[in-house]
Amino acid sequence: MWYNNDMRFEKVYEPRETEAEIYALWEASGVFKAGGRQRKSDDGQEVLTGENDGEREMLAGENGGRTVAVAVGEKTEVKGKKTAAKGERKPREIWSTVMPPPNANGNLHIGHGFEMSLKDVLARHYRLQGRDVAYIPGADHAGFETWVVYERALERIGKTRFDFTRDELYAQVWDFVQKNRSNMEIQIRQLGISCDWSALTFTLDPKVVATVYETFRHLWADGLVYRGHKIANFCPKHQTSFADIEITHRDEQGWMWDIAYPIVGGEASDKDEIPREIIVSTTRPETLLGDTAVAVNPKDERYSKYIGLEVEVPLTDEGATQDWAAADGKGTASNWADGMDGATDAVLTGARRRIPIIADDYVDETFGTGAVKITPAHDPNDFEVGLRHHLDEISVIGINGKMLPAAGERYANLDALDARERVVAGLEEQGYLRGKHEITHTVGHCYKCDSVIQPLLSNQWFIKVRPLAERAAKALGGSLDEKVADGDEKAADGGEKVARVAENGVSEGEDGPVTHVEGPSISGKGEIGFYPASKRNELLAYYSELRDWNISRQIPWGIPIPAFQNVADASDWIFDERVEEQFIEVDGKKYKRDEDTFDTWFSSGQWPYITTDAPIYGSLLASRHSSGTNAGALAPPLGAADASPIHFRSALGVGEASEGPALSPLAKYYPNSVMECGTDLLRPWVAKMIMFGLYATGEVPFKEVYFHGMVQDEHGKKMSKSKGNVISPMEVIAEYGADAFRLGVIANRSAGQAQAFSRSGVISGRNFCNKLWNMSRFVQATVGEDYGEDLVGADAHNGRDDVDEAGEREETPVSELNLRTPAEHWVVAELNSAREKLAELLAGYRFSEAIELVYATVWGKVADWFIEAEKASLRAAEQAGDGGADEVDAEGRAGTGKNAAEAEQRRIRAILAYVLEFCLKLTHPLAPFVTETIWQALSWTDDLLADEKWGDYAIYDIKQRENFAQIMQLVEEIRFVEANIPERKQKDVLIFGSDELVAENAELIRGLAKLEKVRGLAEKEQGKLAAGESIGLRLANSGREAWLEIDEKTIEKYARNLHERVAAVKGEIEQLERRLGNEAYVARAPEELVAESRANLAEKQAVLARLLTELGEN
RNA sequence: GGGAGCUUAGCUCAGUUGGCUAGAGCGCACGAUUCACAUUCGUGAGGUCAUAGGUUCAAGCCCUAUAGUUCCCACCA
Repeated sequence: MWYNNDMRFEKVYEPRETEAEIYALWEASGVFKAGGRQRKSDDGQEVLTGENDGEREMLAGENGGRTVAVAVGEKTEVKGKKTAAKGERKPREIWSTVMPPPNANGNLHIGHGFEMSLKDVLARHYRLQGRDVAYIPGADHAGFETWVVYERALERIGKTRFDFTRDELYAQVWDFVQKNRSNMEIQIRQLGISCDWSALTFTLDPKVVATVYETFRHLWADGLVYRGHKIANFCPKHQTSFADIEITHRDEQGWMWDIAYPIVGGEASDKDEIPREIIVSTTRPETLLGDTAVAVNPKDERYSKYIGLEVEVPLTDEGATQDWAAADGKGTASNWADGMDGATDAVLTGARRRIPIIADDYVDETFGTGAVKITPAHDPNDFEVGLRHHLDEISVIGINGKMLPAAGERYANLDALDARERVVAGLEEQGYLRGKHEITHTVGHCYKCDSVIQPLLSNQWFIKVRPLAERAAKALGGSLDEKVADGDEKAADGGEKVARVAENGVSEGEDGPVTHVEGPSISGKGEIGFYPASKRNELLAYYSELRDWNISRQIPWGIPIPAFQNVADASDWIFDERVEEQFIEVDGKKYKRDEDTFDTWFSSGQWPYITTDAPIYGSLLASRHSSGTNAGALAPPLGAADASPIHFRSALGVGEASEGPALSPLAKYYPNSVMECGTDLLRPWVAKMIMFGLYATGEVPFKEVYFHGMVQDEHGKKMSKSKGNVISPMEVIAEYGADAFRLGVIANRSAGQAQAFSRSGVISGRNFCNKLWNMSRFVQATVGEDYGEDLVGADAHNGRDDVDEAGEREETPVSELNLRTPAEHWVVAELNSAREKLAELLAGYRFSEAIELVYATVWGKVADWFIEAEKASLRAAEQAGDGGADEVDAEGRAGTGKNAAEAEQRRIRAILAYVLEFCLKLTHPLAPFVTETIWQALSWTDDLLADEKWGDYAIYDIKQRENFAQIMQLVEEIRFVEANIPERKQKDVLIFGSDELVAENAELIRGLAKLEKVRGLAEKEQGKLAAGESIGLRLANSGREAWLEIDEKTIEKYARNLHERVAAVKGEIEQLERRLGNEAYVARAPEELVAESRANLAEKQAVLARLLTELGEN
């Protein structure tokens, strides 16, 4: 016992009393550090423990003095790997993962708890397996989320963001976050997460900022970042733009109005020749103030004669200000966005605006009236139409959702919705309103405050994602056109769509050089394994549809965009990292800082290589290791015009990159072994990490991705604050313990499947912990406080390796484990198999089955059978020691007399200890706290369970294992019979004939089946049998020569059950006969399957014969 | 408008590439119990695997259609 407090075994496991202490123990020991705990070796060098574990030679040879050549279990053979010579250290296999950084100043929700638990199961499992494990935690500045919280706090004290400069705000939020960030980190510890705290990365750490700038610079130089003038999604409340993916769309009831636009000259002309007006339909009448065309479909015969005519836009003569055309689009004093800079050079007419009727394929002739008003500044489609037809762009709504001066005096500064009412009223008054229909349409909302999203024309930083997505798709073993090439009946449709996206990507971007990034050729399913596999296709589809990504946000809390604009020339932008300066001078020209910050996903999308300090762009990033948030201008400023091209290079080898700063010890953990996160992060995060990983390092950021499904509330509804149905993982932990939470939330779930949180699952987990606890309590009590070398002998130690002060490994062979009873051989077989199976399940991320396996093994096998069996063995040994009860004597194997009996008890204790340790190791990844607590409380264990490795597989005897299986079958039959005899209160007596197995294990069977006595045939009974008379109930199903001493009257009651059994067995026989009678089956099914069927049939027929004999029917 | 998933015991769900008698937890019924554990032990009931076709020696699993349901994506004004 390494941990020396007075942790005792109370009757019930109380997680609350020990969890915090246990975590502190782990953390202090350094076991969670990447690569494990450091220890000094002989030569004074730091060495890692656990090297070469799991690869040691399978030990064959003696088992308890008997040859075990035949006793090597089928499972154990698998493990016969050759070991490296002692002292020779091979590099351990690496297993690594990074945590999706939770909001630094928030609380963990149940999804975090789930995700971290899954990763922790894997991390602990692979540590036990002897791998070099790194689990790197993170904390997110959560740009927008935190900003929303902070802005609300400002609101409460009557301030707004406009009362401060950006730098002031940044400093304030920084303090705010620091003050609150401990919560989340405490909660991760409460969950028992075994992450390397020394590697914790905060998303605003200098190395993050430096890496992000480096990427931005490369993207810029490669022509993949541009200043885009186009429609972006704005939340009027938060006054920032969003990426497409951040918008929540919802079907809503709304109105569509039909509005008549009078045709210029229409009144004066002949009605048949020139129409008087054209009617358009719209759901947003207020945008009419920014209309610059009316469009119809060129094929629409109804309107063919309208094309080329001009219409007047109603209401546009109502007090339009003289300066609307020059307005910069900023509806407020906001200094956050340069929003609509250079918005338009439309000409003010002074009167009603006249706009053309144009023809464009975009218009759907079947929708509405077939004529559409075109507002390029406030609708993405209209914007594209505007580009094609060189239309003016008139912004009439500002980023605060209020009407701009350009909308005219009557409307300026009104909320868009109020303006809508006024416009509709005006149209009605003046007779332009021709109809109003209720319709259901999709409306975009802010995912945070639910405000209606305004599409506004503005200038933002965009990333040209097409080349990045192409490369990512390739790494997935697909391509962006795959969906189209699949060629289903919708191909034409889809193809068009994809083509249009591609066109947009090019036409909207600046015409800078696009470096075509080439990846290695990939075949098959690609370089990343997906769990569930369907997510790969989903991601490919997303990449195909992906449009250029707006990465600028108009909030101060985030990584400042390192770009400056020439105050004299709006088109001149340079890259510079001196973001703490508002103005800088370069080449005698004055540049002003861009006030925007990066989208959080722009930085977190680079998470795997940031956190591991992996070399990027072919070299180590020197600045990542310097101090200070903003590292200064390392690179020469890159003007958009004279960008010195930096072409993508694939990552260099470590050796080549090692000049300058030393390679971080974490770098070997990139790419990560696995990324595990919720399905909701597929698009915003996983998609980006793959794109950036390939771009920056030339490698995929992780080899596998596991998506867990969303955890819903107990009624299967999505958890949300507004619904008030959020379940806090911390509350669950407080009530049931962290292990129970983990078990409960992981059990009964499969990859990617959304599912309700189940309290009963948590309860079941808690019960399991308590079971394990009590098992341990029994074993500890049995083994005793004086367990030590004199009792067990160094040999009987369980193969766990010990490290002495010098760091040398002393391996004790498990082959010394002295198995004797059938139960012992059987349990070793079961444990070996469970260990093997667990590794397989976890390698396939089959967490739920892993829990079932561990429950079934520890509870269903070890506790229910093995421990009960060993109790019987102990009893027998005690009785032998007392010199009595030779009836259940161990037949000389354990010898006779006091000394032999004591030796036998010691032997059993050693095995109990071994089995318990095995169970603890098996369970530890799933339930770390209770297993470690037990480990610490046991009198004979050393050090930390969290730092244990698996030892060799113990060897067992197949015959003995089989014997126990037969004993189990017999015991089960006895229990069944007794449970099915109504009102039978007394304990039964089992009589056996010439049945060696039963004779040898009489006490065992008596104990397991809770019998009064187990005895051989009396002479009288032999006579009865010879005479064909009944001596009791024959246990026919197990086929043994054994009877329960039950009178005939009771047997008759039981006979009914026997008849049922006969029917069941007959049915099975019939089915098997039918199958084997089928020639096609015999001919085509695999041979072993057919053989199995035959064997099965023979067995069933034997059972049937016995049953019939018992019933006297045969 | 498009896409994906789901439908298996009373409830919540597992069920890898088709293979024998479809599993777990909770719940339920009956029985037990001072000797590790009532957060326990033993036994049991409960399923035409949504429906209809098809492929196959063999289908919960593969294919087609239908119904119900959930989620995601999308610029029909």
